[in-house]
Amino acid sequence: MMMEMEVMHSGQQDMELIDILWKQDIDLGARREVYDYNHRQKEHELRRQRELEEEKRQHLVLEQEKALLAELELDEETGEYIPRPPPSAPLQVAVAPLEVTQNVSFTGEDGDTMSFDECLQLLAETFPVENTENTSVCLDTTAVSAPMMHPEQPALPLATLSPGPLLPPPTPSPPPPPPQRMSLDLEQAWMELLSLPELQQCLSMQMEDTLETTTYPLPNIPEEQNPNYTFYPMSNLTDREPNSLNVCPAEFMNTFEVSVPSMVPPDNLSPMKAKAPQLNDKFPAGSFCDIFYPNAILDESSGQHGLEGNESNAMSDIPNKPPFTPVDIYSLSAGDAFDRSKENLTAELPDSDSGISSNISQNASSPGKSLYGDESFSYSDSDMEEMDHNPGSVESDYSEMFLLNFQPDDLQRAIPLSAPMGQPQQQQEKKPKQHKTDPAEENGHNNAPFTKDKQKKRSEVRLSRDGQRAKALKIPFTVDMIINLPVDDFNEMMSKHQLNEAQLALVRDIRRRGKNKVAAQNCRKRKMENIVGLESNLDSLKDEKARLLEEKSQNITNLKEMKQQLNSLYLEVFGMLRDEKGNSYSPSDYSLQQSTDGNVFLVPRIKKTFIKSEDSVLSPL
DNA sequence: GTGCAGTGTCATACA
DNA sequence: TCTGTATGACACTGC
Repeated sequence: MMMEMEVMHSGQQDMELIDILWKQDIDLGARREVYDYNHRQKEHELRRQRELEEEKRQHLVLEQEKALLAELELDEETGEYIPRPPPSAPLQVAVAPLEVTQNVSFTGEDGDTMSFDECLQLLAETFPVENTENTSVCLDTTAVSAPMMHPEQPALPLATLSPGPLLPPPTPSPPPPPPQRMSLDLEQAWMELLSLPELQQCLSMQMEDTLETTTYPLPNIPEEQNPNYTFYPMSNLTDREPNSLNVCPAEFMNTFEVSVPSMVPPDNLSPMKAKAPQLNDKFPAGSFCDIFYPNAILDESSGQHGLEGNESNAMSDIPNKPPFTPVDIYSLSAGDAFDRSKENLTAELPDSDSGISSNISQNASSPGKSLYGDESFSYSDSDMEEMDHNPGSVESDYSEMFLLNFQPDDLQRAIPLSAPMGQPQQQQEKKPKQHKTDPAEENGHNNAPFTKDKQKKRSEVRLSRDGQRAKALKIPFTVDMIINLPVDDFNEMMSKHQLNEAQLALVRDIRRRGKNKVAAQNCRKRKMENIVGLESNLDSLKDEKARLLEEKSQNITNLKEMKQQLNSLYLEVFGMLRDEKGNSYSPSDYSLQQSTDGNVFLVPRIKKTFIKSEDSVLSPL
């Protein structure tokens, strides 16, 4: 009893202390619950519960990932993991992430939020294991479907989505289950959806862009309604918030990035990228386009994606900060500092004004062509110049190039949606080299920011050409490092990375060019300094000459004056001389001469030679 | 359209 | 032999 009393007493004291502390802290915004043990305990329990759920989720994700890997097979030629084609389905569904990174809450018809376990249960019930491969593609598509919904597309009354975070949360979450009501009528709705002209249009556009580097045929939409893929209509597509689908690629990429970090060798990623169209087969093209070409769509719709209200807000970050980028995709290979999209991009894109090496690119038969051609790294001068003339294409330091399938003229191609595939691309790719108009302006980007920074961007583009080349070839060094590192450090750095021939050549060229550029700058600087120095010397010499000339004239004047004085003195002295008879000497017969000892003699002019020889005869004056 | 200055690059020589 | 430097020459670009 005493103990209990003491405990109660101490508990009461604690509460009083808590009250006091709370009163002190209330000004700081602390709530009383902070000091409530029961409250804290409840919070702790909730936290533990959430952690347990999270663990379950992660466990499930791992299992799904294993299942995914089991569905993949290694292409021995490319080293790439590719999904095993379904025996009967001609259309291969791209491997999609089983891992869902969207933290989305799902609401049922009654508005009640479904728990994750419920969602998982629904998922298991709706999609048997054998469908995992197909269904997984869009499992998470609901996550962002709402924000990505096209305004013109009718909203289908399916499961509503809570405006969850658009960007994947740090922790992966299991794929949101399809709505419970998914059924045949949903498939029908999906069919109707796919038949929408806007959707087909966007699908065509997306395919056009996506297939630039591949030869995938434009999917025939009706054919896409393959009953084998019972899943894709599923997702909430029906609810016409298909954008969910848009997320699919993102999740697809993220999943690979996170869960299969080293599964795909860096050099074999382009096939991965090429799977986008297949994914697209399963996704509403419009939203897919939106997510992949947010900028393009924005341009197309004059800056308005068409999202309105919360959706638009929710997606506001997407264009600037898409939940996925090719960087994500291509960061599969650890240590790759540069993305693969750039590689693919530049493989058919411009670069390298010199074919990278001066000695290999000066003519058509230069080894540079073969050197890079084998690796799709062949760049021509004109290509590089085109890139130079396309500041918009390289602005923001590749940030936009990291977008999947980004092409310098993406914006341009985004406009002619109805243009036949392939045609515009080729025409635009063969833009004349002298084409100097800013592509941004061509595409209606006459906004002030574009024109304002045009010069700056051009200079930046020009300055960072080697940097672009380096990124294009995925050289994991900065240009500064390549150029400025001492030889030993440079060699050490090079030895730490396995670079192919093209990369080595480019690195050497970058280093050579960079050093030569600095040398040329120094040379010109010295030349200018020499010129300035010589000009300065010339000026000083001119001054000296003038001074000397003045001094000379002064000396001449003085000399003349002295001569005159001397002559006067001579005559004066000579006129004072008298012979023995008192007669003056004739200046024509005599002259005065001074000997070395300072004595002056009167020398007869006629006897001059004699006098010189008979010096003793002379008598000093 | 032309000329000029600035700059990058290449080729070459040299240290 | 390799690497860096210096420099003339050329091409390109912007003014």
